[in-house]
Amino acid sequence: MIQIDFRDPRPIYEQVADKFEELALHGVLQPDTQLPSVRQLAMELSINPNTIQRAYSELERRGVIYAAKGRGNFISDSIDNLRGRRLEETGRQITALAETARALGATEAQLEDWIHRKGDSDT
Amino acid sequence: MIQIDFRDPRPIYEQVADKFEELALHGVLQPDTQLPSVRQLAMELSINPNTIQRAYSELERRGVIYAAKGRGNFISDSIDNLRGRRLEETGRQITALAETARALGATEAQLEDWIHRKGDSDT
Amino acid sequence: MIQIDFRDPRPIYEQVADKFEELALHGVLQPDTQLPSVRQLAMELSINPNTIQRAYSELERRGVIYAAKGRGNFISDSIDNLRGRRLEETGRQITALAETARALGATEAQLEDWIHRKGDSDT
Amino acid sequence: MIQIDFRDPRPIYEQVADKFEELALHGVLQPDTQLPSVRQLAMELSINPNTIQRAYSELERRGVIYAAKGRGNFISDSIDNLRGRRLEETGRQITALAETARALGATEAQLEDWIHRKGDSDT
DNA sequence: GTGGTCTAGACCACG
DNA sequence: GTGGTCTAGACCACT
Repeated sequence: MIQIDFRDPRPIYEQVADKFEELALHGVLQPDTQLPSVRQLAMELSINPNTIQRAYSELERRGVIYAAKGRGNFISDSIDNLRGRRLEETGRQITALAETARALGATEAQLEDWIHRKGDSDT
Repeated sequence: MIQIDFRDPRPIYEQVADKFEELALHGVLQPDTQLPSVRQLAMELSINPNTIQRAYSELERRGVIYAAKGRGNFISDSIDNLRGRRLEETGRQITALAETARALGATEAQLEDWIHRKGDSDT
Repeated sequence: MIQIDFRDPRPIYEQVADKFEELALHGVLQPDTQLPSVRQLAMELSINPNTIQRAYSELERRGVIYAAKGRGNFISDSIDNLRGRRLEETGRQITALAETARALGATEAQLEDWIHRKGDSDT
Repeated sequence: MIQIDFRDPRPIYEQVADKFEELALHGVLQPDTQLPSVRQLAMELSINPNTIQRAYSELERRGVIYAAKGRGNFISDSIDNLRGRRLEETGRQITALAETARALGATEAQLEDWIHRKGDSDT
């Protein structure tokens, strides 16, 4: 379910947190679904429980999950609101990158192409 | 010409390097233009010469400038090629973000809107 | 009578204890009223009897109920005194928060407004 | 400058973070003031550097400070905005407590008294 | 020197 | 068994 890439420059805890957030935002993990326990996931991934703990703390801070002491961690009910906010944020990033591209000489046609292109591995 | 923001969380050498790269890519600094010497710029900005040295090394690594031992640092002649590569890279980022946005439920119309919107501070 | 919210980050025993205390302080449960037995309530709520036992211990500690061995748990006769003490405590908290607010720049008029405002969801 | 109370039920990192936030919000620490380094403060307080690190991370998350790698931690420039938000939050807490107090039988006169009373140690 | 990340292992509260 | 906190000590990137 979770894969760690040790060549990824991001800290491990962030990779784990981002992956769970993605699964939750895309609807793969539904609200109130229980996440694997800190210790269990640490064993599966062969990393320190503290690192998983930090990933889960980060997810709680972002509002992706909620933690109940002694019971476990669960996907938040308000995950849909979060999806809307993330979408707005992505939109702002696209607008900013489009401006940068224009400053580098991109045409409107090129922008249109990029936005509708499927994610080909080459190019 | 160069302004350092000590409240910027980026390392100082990166702020300096990014600023020079931007000036070069946008045509403000033309090929073969000489950059200020390490010592002089360090004095102007009141920071450690090692930090400027690192910024220049970074720019050389990126292909933005070339160093002529004993004579100084100059904007690279192949800066136009670099602009092309930066543009491709920005395009790939836009394509990737567009995919993310679709996965979060964005419509094609929304994407069109974002790509053509001017960088309004709100929204 | 008692509802458990598994999404509430508070421990379950605390949710149960707080709910009973509220009912007692607001006069819904009168002195000497018998509480449901540990086993029965545990069954109703589908949770571990140990958790209910802990909630009742907590209530006894707070002076909300008294336990009669072999006969059950009952609302304390001195519940009115408790109400008075809780009220004093709340008063102290309000006074402390008012001081904090002043330190942050609140005016006396603002304090008056807050204290008399109905609990609107917004603002 | 910072005092730790080991009888305080709050985690140490939270005590440290709260204290710095208070100093910043009350204007004792001005924007761009440098905080003591992680290691130095850890030594002064005789606690583990990681605990201080966590306190500083928490402060950065709250927007009270900003961290610059290799340079140190500094009070944020936008601390004034934060003060406004904290004030609103305090107002909501007061309103909520006032409602609780009314439910326990408090009169409007009593509420007025509490809100204007100076923080006497007794009562 | 600075902050940021990770591991290892301990202790506590909750169920 | 669960999550939350703390300590100890290591390594890395940045100045």
